[in-house]
Amino acid sequence: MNHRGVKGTQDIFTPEVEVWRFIESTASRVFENFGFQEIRVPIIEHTDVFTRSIGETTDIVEKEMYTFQDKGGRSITLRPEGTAPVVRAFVQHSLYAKRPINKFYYTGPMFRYERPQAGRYRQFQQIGVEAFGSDDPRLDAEMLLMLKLLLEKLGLKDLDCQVNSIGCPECRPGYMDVVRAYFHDLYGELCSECQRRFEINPLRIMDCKAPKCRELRVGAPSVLDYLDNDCSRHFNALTGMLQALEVPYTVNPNLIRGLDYYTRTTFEVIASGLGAQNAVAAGGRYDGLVAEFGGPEKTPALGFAIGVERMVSLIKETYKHRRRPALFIAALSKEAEKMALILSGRLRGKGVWTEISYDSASLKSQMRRADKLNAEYVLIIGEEELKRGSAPLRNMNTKEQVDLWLDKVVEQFT
RNA sequence: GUGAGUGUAGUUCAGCGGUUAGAGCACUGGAUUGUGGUUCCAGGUGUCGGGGGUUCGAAUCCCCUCACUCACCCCA
Repeated sequence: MNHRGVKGTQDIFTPEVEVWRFIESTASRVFENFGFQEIRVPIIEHTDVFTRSIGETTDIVEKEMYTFQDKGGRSITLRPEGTAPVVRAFVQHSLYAKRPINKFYYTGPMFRYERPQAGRYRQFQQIGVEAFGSDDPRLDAEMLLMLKLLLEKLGLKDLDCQVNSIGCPECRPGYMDVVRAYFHDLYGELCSECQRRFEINPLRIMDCKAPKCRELRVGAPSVLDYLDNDCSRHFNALTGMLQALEVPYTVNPNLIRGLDYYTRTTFEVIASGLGAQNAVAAGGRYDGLVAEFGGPEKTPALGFAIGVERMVSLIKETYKHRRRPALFIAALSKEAEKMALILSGRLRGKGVWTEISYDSASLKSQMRRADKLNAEYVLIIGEEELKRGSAPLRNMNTKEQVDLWLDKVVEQFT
């Protein structure tokens, strides 16, 4: 019986897992310097955690969720993104009551039933951050700075950070009317998807990729011109701070997020060389979401998520750092094999990466294995060595060989 | 959900109507006794993705199916 992994999932092996660990450890270090604390939330949630927050009519909710009924008849969903669960936990545990500002980061798998392609999987890993409790643009600026610093530390180049503001529930309806008015006479020329968007969420027409729709919106009004005073001041303050912090950005008024909960600031980091799925990180404000979950009315918040697989594919070519075994013990007789096992046990106990072979192969082939494993040293033990209590230790780089007392091996390597 | 491309050894691929289907890499062993990377020699494996059809003859042509990949859509 032949088994394959589920479509859109992947198995990750050793040189690559090191890249994953590098990304994860770098991220947590950077985030903690900004006062973010790790939070771990479940992979499954009640389905309405997502339907209510992400939006009933979004693609994610309409056709991409892994939803099932558990044995108690509850509708359960594998999380398609991280923000909703974190907000749920934030409200459920009344974290807003413990301190005025709460900042969290998390990492873990997300699930979306989509057709896989380059940079897109059905199970994919996100590293995300969420900050609650202030609508001050300093928080927005700080978060973009944090993202920029992380991307720098990861050695990523040729990135474009696009920012936009999509207003708030006060001013957005007005803009939506303006957009509807603009496209009213062009309705017939819009793609079928955008004709639907015209009714549901005309903002999405602004970031449709269909060439015809792109053309049609050339003269369309920009969101940025229809922000109310508060939103406009907020956005201008943010861009001013980004300049002061030397965070490079480009304003893209067509950057509309696909999740309904976003307000005001939205942003996306685009990388070249990733294929069609080129966003490595994206996020924005969601000032109304906490209230939506039953938290305090005024609990502004924002966050972003990084696509780890995409990040890995950007840096795995250049990532070098590889651990190597300190010692390979080659054994040439039954007694020597026993000695090798004992010595390797002691060394490993002291934290020294030691390798031995598990069959009685020729010295030549054991040397070959040591070389394959990239061991720094090889200790060669045979009958003679056991008798005299010392064995040749070969430095695999310099080929220098010295005799080492067998009872001194452990201290030699620690 | 839509479209395109690709499925041949562990892997990367060649073969594209005609005997027993090949190569590189990888793996294992050897090149005067117990010393790696280079070189040389030797060794094995394939339901040619699966099913059906055309043909004297199919890995090769046709149909169906499955899988993978890329793109659309959408997004991290």
